[in-house]
Amino acid sequence: MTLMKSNKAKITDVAARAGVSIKTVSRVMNREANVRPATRERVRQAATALGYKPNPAARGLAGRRTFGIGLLYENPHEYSYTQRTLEGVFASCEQAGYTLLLRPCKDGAGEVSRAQAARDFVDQTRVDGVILAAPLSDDGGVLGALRASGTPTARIAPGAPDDSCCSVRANDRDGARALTDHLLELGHRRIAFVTGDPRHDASAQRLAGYRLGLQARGIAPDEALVAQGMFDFESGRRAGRALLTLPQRPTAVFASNDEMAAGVVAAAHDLALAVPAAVSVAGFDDSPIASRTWPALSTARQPVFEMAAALTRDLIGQLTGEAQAARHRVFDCPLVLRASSAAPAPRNAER
Amino acid sequence: MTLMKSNKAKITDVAARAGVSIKTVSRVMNREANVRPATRERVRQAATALGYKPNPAARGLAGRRTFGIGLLYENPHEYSYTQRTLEGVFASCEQAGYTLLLRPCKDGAGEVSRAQAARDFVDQTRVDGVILAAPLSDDGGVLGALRASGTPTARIAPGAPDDSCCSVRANDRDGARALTDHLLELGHRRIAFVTGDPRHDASAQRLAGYRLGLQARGIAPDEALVAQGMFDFESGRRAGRALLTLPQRPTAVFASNDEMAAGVVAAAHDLALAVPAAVSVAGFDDSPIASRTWPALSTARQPVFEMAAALTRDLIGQLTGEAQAARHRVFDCPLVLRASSAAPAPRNAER
DNA sequence: TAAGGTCTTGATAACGCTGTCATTTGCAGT
DNA sequence: ACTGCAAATGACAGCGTTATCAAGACCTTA
Repeated sequence: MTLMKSNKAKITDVAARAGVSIKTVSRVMNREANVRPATRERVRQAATALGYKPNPAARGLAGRRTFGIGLLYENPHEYSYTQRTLEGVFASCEQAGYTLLLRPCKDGAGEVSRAQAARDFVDQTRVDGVILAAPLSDDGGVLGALRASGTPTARIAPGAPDDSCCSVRANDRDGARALTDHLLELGHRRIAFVTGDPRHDASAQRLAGYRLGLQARGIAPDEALVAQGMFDFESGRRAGRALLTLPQRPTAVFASNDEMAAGVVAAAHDLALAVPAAVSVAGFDDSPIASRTWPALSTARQPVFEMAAALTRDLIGQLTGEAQAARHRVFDCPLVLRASSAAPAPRNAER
Repeated sequence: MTLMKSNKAKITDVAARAGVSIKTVSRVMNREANVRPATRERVRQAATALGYKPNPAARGLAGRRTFGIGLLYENPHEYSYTQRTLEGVFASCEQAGYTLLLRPCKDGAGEVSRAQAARDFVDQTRVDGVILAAPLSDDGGVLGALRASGTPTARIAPGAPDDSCCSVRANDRDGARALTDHLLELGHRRIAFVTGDPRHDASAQRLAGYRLGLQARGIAPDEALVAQGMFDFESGRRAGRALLTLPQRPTAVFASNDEMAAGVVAAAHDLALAVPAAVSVAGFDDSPIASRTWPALSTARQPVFEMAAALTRDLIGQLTGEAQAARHRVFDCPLVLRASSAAPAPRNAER
C-alpha cells in the first residue's frame, strides 16, 4: 500500500527528470513533431517512471480543448438495468451541478485490467468521485486503485458495506423470500431456483431468501432443483431446459433475475410447457423484459432509479463535506405479480 | 442568428459590470456566505446579462475539483439500443484519448427545453464535440443551440444530412424492403405494417421500403394494414391487436422495430394466434429483445455499435483537423431470419 | 467617542499546461 | 572550417478560476 497522499507528478517534475524544458515534455505528450527520437524516449521514460498524467483541467484551460465528447440522447423506451442506473445517477448529478462521465469496463477482462481501467479513468478525468456498479463494487482491484488515488467512492450493491464508502442495495433476501412465499401460497412445493452470477453479492442473497422461504414451510431443500445461471438470458434458458426436463419436474421456477426468467419462459415454450398452467415462472428486478415476455413475469421490483439517485446524492454530500459518515441505504423490493405465476395443476398440488 | 464567434464572458467581465472584484463574483457563483444581499443581487444580474458561465477547466485547475462524477460499470448482458450506441461511441473515444460525457434529455420536454439542455450541456462541460442520437439529430432547437455555440456536431440517423455535420445512418429503406421481400417470398400477400415514431426519419424510410416491396410485386397498398406505432412495446401491442382483429386478418405483420414486433407477438399470444403458424411477425434492429421473444424474431440487423464507433471517429477526425469535409456513412442492414416468420397457412396463401 | 469585534471586500498569487516566438543545435553544401 | 537553413529546444506569457490573507466597512458595547 502506498502513501495515501497522491503526489501527482506534474510536467515540471518530468522535465526536471528528463533534463529538458516543460515545453519539450508537452510536445512529447502531445505527439508533436520535431522532437529528436532520443529526447522523446528520455522524456517518455521519465514520464513513465513518475507515473505522470497530464492534468486535463490545465490542458483545457491552456489549450482551449477538453478532450471530451458529449453524447446527447433522449430517454429510450427500452431501458436496461444499466440504463436506469445511469438515469438515476444523472438526475442527482444534474441537480447538484455535477457532470456525469461514463466508463464501461470490459467484462471479459481480468481484475488487473479492471483496476487499470479504474486508474486510467481517474487519471484521465480527475473526477471528484466515482460510483461503482455491481459487480465492480466488490472488485478488490478496482477498489484498491480508487483508494490509492484518493478518489471518494460509492458502491451499488456491495457485498460487505464498508464505512469508507457510501453504498446502496436492494433488500434482495427479503424480496426473494417474499416471491418464494408467493409461490408457496399458490400451492407450489417443488420450486426450482436459478442462481445468478456469483460475483454479484445479490446472487447469494436471493438464493438465501429462497431457501429461507422453503425452510419456513418445512420443505427440505433439494439441491437438484437449484441450477447455476449467470444473469443472462441464455444461461436462464439452459437452466430452464435442465430443470424442466428433470424426472420430477418442478411446478415453478424462480430465476434470480428477469433476464434469466425470460430464458426459462423460452425454455418452457421450447418444451411445449404452458406458462403458468404447466409451470409457473418468477423473476427479479422488474426490468423491462419482465413485461415483454408472454406471459408477463411475476417479479420483485428493484427501484433502480431511486437507488442510484440516492446513492449519488450521498456521494455528492460527502464530496461537499455536508455528510460526515458513509451512509448505507437498503431499498425494499415490492412484489409485482403478473401472469407467469399461478396455482399448480391439481395433480402436482400435494398436501 | 447571433455572431458565430462565441465571446464567452469571463469572470472579469462580470466583475467589471457589477463593479466588484472577481473574488466577489466567485463568491456569488459558488454560493459562499458573507456577501451582502445587495451585492449578491448585483453580481447575479451582471452574470445573467452577460450570460456568464464559469469555465470548468479553470475551476478545475484553480479549485482542484472538476464537478465531475464518474460511473463505472461492466458491460451488461441486456443491451438496449442506446446502450450499444454508447459502447460504440466510447470505443472510439477511448482509442483517441477522449472522455465521454453523457446527457440524457427528457423526452417529454418540448423543443425549447431540449435546446436549453443542449446549451447548458456545452456551457457546463465545454466538450470539444457533440454527438446527437435520433431523434435529437433532427431537432432544430438542439441543432441551432449547438451551432450557435460553435460546437462541432455529429448526427446519428438524421433526416437530411447536411455538410456541416458528419452523420451515420442505416440503410433503413433497403433493409425494410429486403424484409418485405422475405415475407413475400414466403407467400404472404396481406402484410401489415406498424410505423415508428414519426420524429425519427428512419420511420419514414422503413415504411417506404415496405411500400416499395409490395409495389414491386404489384400488390395494391392497403392503408388499413398500416398502423401507427411509436417504437415502444406497448404501442406495438396495441397496433398488433388492432391489425390482428381486422375482418380480413393479415398473414404477416412487419413492425418498424423489434420492440414493437415483440408487442405484436404478445398481441398474437393474447388473441391465441400462433406465431408463425397463424401469423408471421418481423421486426427491425436485431436488438436483444429480438432473440428473447418466443418465437424469436426475424429482423434486419442494424450494426449500431459499428455505426456509433465510425461516427465518433469521423467527429474526432474533424476536431483534430485530420478530416476536411463532413462524412456521411450508410450501413446496410442484413436480414436475420429466426422463427417468427414462415409460410402462411394454405388457406391464406392466395394466388 | 473609542475599542473590539464581526462582516465584506479586494489584491494577488497560485493552479499546470499550451501557444508564441526567440534561440540554439545539427547538418548539408561549399 | 564556414555559411545557411531547417530542425530542435526553451523562456515566458497567458488561460480563467479559486485560495490566501490583509484591509476596509460596519456594528456593538462600554
